Amino acid sequence: MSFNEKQTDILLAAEKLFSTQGFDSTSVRDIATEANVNVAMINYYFGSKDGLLDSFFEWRIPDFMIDTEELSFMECSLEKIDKMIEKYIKAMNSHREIYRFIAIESSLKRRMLLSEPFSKLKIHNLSTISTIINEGIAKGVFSANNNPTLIHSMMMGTFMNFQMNQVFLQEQLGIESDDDYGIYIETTLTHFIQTTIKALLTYEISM
Amino acid sequence: MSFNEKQTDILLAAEKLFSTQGFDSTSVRDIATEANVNVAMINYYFGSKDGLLDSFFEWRIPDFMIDTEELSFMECSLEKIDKMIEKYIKAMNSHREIYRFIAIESSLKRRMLLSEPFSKLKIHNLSTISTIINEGIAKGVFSANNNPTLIHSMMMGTFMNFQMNQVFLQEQLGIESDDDYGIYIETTLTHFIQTTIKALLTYEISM
DNA sequence: GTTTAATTTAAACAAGTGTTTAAATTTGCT
DNA sequence: AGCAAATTTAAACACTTGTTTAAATTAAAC
Repeated sequence: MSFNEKQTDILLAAEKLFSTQGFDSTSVRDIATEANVNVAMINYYFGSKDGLLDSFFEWRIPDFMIDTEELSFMECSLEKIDKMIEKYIKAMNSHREIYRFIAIESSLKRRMLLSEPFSKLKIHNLSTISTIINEGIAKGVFSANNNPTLIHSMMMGTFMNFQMNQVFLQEQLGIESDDDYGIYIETTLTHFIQTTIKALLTYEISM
Repeated sequence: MSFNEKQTDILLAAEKLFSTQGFDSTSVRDIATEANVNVAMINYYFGSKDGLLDSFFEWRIPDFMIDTEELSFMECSLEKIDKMIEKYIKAMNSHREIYRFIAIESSLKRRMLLSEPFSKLKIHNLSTISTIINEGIAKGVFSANNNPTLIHSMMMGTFMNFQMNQVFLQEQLGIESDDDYGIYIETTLTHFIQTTIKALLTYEISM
């Protein structure tokens, strides 16, 4: 599904407001004003406010799909783990606020139907890391008894925690600007997650 | 601050609705109906809907404070880490839905003022783990170059990820009921986090 | 028992919500 | 150019929102 220019204007406006205020406290009039269009255009193009959210998910979620192309050529090793994690964090960090918004909205029971594309994304990304880890275990490169689902949860959770507690963590870590925070995520935090997972995969008495 | 019986009725009703629907999409009339009180009582006792949220934070957040009493008598060791993590997860898992709600609401920029008590909680809990880890590093029990803030983020994030993706993870892990999910968190997930942190603290080339 | 204060109620308030309508305008096509 | 379809508009719709009001009821104090 593709969107025309006016639809994209609306989606961009919605993105800005959704990610800072959440879905419920953003009105269609707010979105219309931000996008410089008439209120009725939102219903004209997306049917309803919920339809807009639906389209928003469709529109943005592909950005968070991990590209497995490059990884498929690599031999199974700790370096491959490093590379994969780097790709993961980069993909999610490129649209930080939006990822947080999607994760929050799809966690509310009321919006379970809308979270289906998000579920698809999670399955895809989980299978990417699972394949690599299971292959490494099979080849004896990584220690057994490692649960890929738990490792994946740990990685995603650590990243998400940085999204949801930005104000708190910026202060704790002495980071001045939002840009620096993004850089911190792509360097120090990425390295931390890499270290953690490698520590687990080489930890003998693991689990 | 303490609350009378009627106020507690309202808070319990709000808790139920907030945690499943979020703050914005829960109306004061919904809460009043659920609590079997007149709508005006909410404004009478809490001033406003925002005031209710404020009181809700005050009311529930103390439950998530880690009790450091027992830990203070323990010698610094990996066992102490295990014990601390167990206490952490137990405290948060005892009111899972509510912790998720608090974390989500205070992550929205609009509600930063209201999240101050939550910030206090995070500082308290972070300092608990920081103290133990730093002590261990100083004594040479744990490997240096470990950042307590990052380890704390990892632990909290992993737990939160389990709250926010319950539907997805229940399916992935083949867990049938909500109760079993809670049990999984207090056993397998707790053990995983313990293992991960111990792996990090004993990982030589760490960071 | 009377009076004062606290509680509870139903009704109304004004503002905001998502959505629809029907007319106006623009666009694309022959 | 003329016609039909698509787009855009302002206005209205019906409904919900949080909050307030003023009267009614209950509780507490003397």
